[in-house]
Order: sequence, then structure tokens, then C-alpha cells
Amino acid sequence: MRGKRERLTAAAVKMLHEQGVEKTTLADIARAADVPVGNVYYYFKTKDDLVEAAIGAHAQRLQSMIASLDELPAPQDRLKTLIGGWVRQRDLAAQFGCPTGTLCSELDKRADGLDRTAAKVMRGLIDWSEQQFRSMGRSDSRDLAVALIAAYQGISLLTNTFRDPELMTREGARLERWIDSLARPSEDPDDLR
Amino acid sequence: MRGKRERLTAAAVKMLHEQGVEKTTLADIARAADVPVGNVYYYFKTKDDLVEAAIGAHAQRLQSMIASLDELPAPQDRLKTLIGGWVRQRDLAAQFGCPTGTLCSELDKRADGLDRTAAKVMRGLIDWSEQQFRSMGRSDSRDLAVALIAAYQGISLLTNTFRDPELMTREGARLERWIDSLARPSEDPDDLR
DNA sequence: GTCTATACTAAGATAGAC
DNA sequence: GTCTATCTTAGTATAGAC
Repeated sequence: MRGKRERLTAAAVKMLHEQGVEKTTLADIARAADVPVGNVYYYFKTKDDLVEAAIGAHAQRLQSMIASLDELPAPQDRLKTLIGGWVRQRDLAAQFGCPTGTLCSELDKRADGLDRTAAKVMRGLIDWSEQQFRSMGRSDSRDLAVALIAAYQGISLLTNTFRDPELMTREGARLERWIDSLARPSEDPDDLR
Repeated sequence: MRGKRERLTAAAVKMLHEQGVEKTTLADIARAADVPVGNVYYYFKTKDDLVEAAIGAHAQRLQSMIASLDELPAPQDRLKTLIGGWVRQRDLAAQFGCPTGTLCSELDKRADGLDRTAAKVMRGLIDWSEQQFRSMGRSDSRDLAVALIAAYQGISLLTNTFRDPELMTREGARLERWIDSLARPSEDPDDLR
């Protein structure tokens, strides 16, 4: 059994994704981590400190996913594998949305600096995508990266709103075709270039 | 000066967009509407009732925007004008995100029926877009409509996350080029082009 | 270092005066 | 029909026992 601090952080990641930051109480997190409520304050000075730790843990998880994608030799395969991962997670997206997106959306409504912390995670994803498009020889790599992540964030929101995982599947297929069309230019009229 | 009920509803639409549902208190709304706090309960039985009225008012505003788009003869112009509207509103999106999207995202975290009410508004937008693509003779009109609204929701989230209106401008231009690339001789018998 | 009991605060909701 | 004062609850945070 891991240390309580780790258990609390992991429980926070899960609960914040499922219920959102505002609706999740310290009691919810403590229960999920099997730690007494009042005890939370021994490990984290405030709720925001715990939220920050949760964002950090989520960022690390994303980092290691990105690292495994970097093992693939071709940038277009890295991007398509990323999209494949989104599709595999479609049921979770239908239930709770994209973890990164819901965090950014919710934390933006706050004055403190937590929103910037969440934004950094999102920026990391865009920066990595931009590198892949650049490796593919695209001079408009930034716009393409923004468009790709926007497409994912948008379809996550719709998949969640309508509780329909199929939306993610279909959009994922469309995005993979798009990546292909960027790698090997075709006459596909749906080409988003 | 309009009735207090209308003032409260209008203030709620504004505050819910700017602060989100959870962070907005009845006191916030009452202050914005210049109505005493306790008095709110004369007009709305609960906070949720007021939120529901706000969603309805927002839906009506969208409806009238859609109605004015329908005045345009060509479906691709209707879609491009819709996109132009999104770009014009870019500063608001950078500050607070898309009103419909943030509502759907936040209300989804709740068990009650308010999330379905917000989802209906989103569905209305997709349905209307689907009609436009169908009028353009596309058999894959549903997928295209979902992709368009997802692109908008996603770029709204990123524009808001990075507080950068320019992101909306660039993605809007890309989407307009995309609409142009989809244009086909229409199979709509009512289309007199 | 761990946990219980409790203080404090903010916000939703109600009772009742005018 | 309008508004003030107040009740209640829930959730963050702290003090202090063990």
C-alpha cells in the first residue's frame, strides 16, 4: 500500500476528472483514498495544494504517454497512435470528458494561478504535436497542431455532452484520414489543409 | 426598465457564462440584476430554476441568430457567416469560452436533468449545421456537422485556456477554407444557383 | 505522525414584516 | 408584491488529543 500522500493525489486525479474541481469535496477525495477527512491537512495545506498536486500527477501521466509515442519512428504514426489512444478511451470521455480539457475549462473561471498550471499541460500537448507536423515537413505546423488538439477537445466535449462514445470513434477515423492526407497529399476534397 | 424576472434571467445568463454555474452565487446574480438577494426566491423557487431559465434565454438568443442566418440563400454562406460570428466574438471567447460549451461541460458533472437541457441547445446547433451540409449535397452531412461544431468548441476552449483571441481568428479562416473546399453542385431542388 | 472533534464561513433557502 | 432578517447546511480548515 503506497503512502497516503500518493493515495490522496491519485484519488484527487480521479475525482477531479469525474466530478470536477468545484463539486469535489475533500471528504470525497479522502473517502476515495481511504484516509480520514481531517487528516488531509497533514499532507496538503489547502484544497488548492491538493488540486495542484493532482494536476502535476496528471501531467506526468501524459508525459510518459508522450514518451512512449516518441519510440515510434514516423511522426505521422506517432500522431495516429495518439488519436488511436483517444478513441480507445472513448467510454471514459463519454462519461467525464477529457481530463485536461475539463480542468482547463473549469479552472479558467478562477482568479488564482491554478488555471495557468492546467494551461501548461495543454500547451505541452500542442507543442509536441507541432514538432510532429514539423517533422513531416509542414511549415504551418503550429496551426495544424492547434487544429488537431482543438478537434480532440471539441469532440471530447460533444462525446461527453451526448454520452455517445461513437462520436469519438467517427471523428478519430476522420482525423486519421486527415493525417494521412497531410503525409501523402491526395485529392480528397475533405482535406483540411 | 424591464420586469425583475427578466432582469434576473438576463443577469444569470451573463454571470453563468463569466463565472460558471458552481461559482456563481444567487447574490452575484441578484447584484448584477439590481434586485435584493432574498427577493430572488419570489421569482424562482430554487437556484436550479433560475439556471434553467438562463439556459432557455440563451437558447432563444441562439435561435434568433440561426433564424437570421437562414435568410441567406446559399448554405455554404450560412455556415461561413456562422463562423464569421464566432471570430467576431473572439475576445469574449478568450475571456470566458463558448457559453454553450462551458454550460454543457459544467452541467454534465451533475446528476439532475439540467445537463440534458444544455445538451439540447448543443444538439440544435449540430442539427442546423447538418441541414446546411445536406443542402450542399453531402451525404456525410452528420459527420461534417459534428466535426464543425467540435472544431468550434475545441478552439473556444483553447482560445480561453491561452487567453489568445488570435487562435480563434486563425482557426476560423481555416474552417472557412474547409467549407469552400466542400462546396459541390447542390442536389437541393430549391437551390436555384 | 495520525486522527477526532470542532470552529468558521459562505451560500442556499425560508419566515414573516411591511 | 417587495424586502429584511435569519435559519440551515455543507464544506474548508484548525486545535489539540493520542
